[in-house]
Amino acid sequence: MATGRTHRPATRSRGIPEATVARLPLYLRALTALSERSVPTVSSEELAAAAGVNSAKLRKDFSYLGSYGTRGVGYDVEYLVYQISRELGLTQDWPVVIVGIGNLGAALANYGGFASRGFRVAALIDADPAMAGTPVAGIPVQHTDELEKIIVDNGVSIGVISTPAGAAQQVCDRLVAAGITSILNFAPTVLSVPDGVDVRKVDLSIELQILAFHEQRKAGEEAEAEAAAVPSATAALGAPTAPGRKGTDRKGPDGDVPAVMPA
Amino acid sequence: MATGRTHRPATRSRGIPEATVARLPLYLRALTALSERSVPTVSSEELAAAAGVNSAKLRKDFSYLGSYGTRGVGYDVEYLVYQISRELGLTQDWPVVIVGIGNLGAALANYGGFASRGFRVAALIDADPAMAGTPVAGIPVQHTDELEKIIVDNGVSIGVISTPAGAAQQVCDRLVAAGITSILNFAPTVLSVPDGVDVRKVDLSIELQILAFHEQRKAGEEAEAEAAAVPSATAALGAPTAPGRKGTDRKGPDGDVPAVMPA
DNA sequence: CGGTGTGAAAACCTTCACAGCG
DNA sequence: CGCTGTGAAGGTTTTCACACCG
Repeated sequence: MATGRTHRPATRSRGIPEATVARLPLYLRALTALSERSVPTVSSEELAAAAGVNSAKLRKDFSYLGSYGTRGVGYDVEYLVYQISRELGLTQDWPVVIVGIGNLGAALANYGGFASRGFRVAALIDADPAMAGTPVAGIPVQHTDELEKIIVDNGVSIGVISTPAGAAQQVCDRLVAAGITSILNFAPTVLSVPDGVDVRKVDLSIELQILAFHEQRKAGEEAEAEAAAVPSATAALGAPTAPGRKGTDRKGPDGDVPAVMPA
Repeated sequence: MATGRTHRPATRSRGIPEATVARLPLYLRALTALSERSVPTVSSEELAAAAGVNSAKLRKDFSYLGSYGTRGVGYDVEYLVYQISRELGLTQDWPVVIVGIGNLGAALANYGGFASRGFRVAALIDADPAMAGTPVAGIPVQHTDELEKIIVDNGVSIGVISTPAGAAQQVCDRLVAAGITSILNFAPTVLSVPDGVDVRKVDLSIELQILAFHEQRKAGEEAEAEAAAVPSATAALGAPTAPGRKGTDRKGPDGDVPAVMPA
């Protein structure tokens, strides 16, 4: 199995900062909406509002692409749509395979925004032989055995993994071996891939945990020191699995003593 | 409708940097796996590898939580699991509602990692009256009319939006009005929410577009100047919708002339 | 000795504020 | 005059490298 680099090492591709690249799709979406309403030009202020960023950031982002605006006026919507599309590589068509056609895979296959912008679902692949042939979103599911052939035959370079966590690395290895160089991973695992392969991760439970962190903070904002009150008293509650705490000086910020363990 | 702040203003909650918070769930997952294999301690090097980051970063991250390691040895797995869980607020139970039970909503409802870590699906809500009562993942779907009541009755503070884009803002407004203060948005729209409400976004098509950008870059790495070859020649291909290009000096990096437009 | 914890340096990203152009 | 484009300042994140401790 492939055991190479793990994280993308801040690719920092030709001049355009990664943070900017990550926002271009946002701008593009906002611009597309304007385009559909036949709005001819837009100011950085307006566009920034539509994309949910501030205008200074937007202008700086665009400055990496070139000087595409007109002072005193703003940006030509159609022209910008084209420039950003080109920069993102959306002027060509990207065949994509989705591996793992459970609930999530089916959702992805049905996702409209998929086809609309340069991406085309070339194949759906699942390990369950019973699914083979069943159409999902109008595309018949194929068996994992065909994986390599499908990728080579269709010249696919982008793969989406929506399998259970346990299968993800194995699928990933096969995708990479077959020539895939970009992977979008929905399985809750860290994938390890060789150099030159990009992995992006979408992870529901991580997002929720980040929200929980902020949520907790909001709740405890005014009710500050409370858990840190009487250590021995709270300790009586248990600490089910909390283990070898040496009796040393932990300088953890507050409530050092376990109360409830989740899993 | 709620028309307040748009983006979260870098909440920067009590000392712990946002970037660190975003990685804690990763560490937690790796630690949980170690815990299940009854590994008692782990070094920053090992844990970092399992989480897909480098060890310096991991140590710095942990240093914000406190001094929970032992020099020359490493970190006590169980103890760290507890500390991180507590920091993330996972020692309490978070009821969550999912609004929009299409393919994606169903996938989310069925997602196992959901329940395992402090999160509990309190209700599934959909606008389609025909779905009301149908169980998904063992939970009966309720109609949107009940939204406010469900949230208040269950003390829900986290909402997941998996509706079509068109419905998202409206649903968001109702969630917020009913008391929700954290939202995970799967709809491809920028949500506008009042101050104090956190929004996180998961967007398939944005992720794909970022991958496409890097993919394109890889492809064009050696075949550099080529599109920038003969401007007038390539222009003959078309430029379907590319609009009012004044004949001014655009200083775009390369290939300034449209060839194919996607949408 | 081995590995954590952390100042200091470097890289990166955002925001400011204003020159300059249409 | 209005708005872009951008140096410069400010902030955050990552990386380095090593003191220090078990």
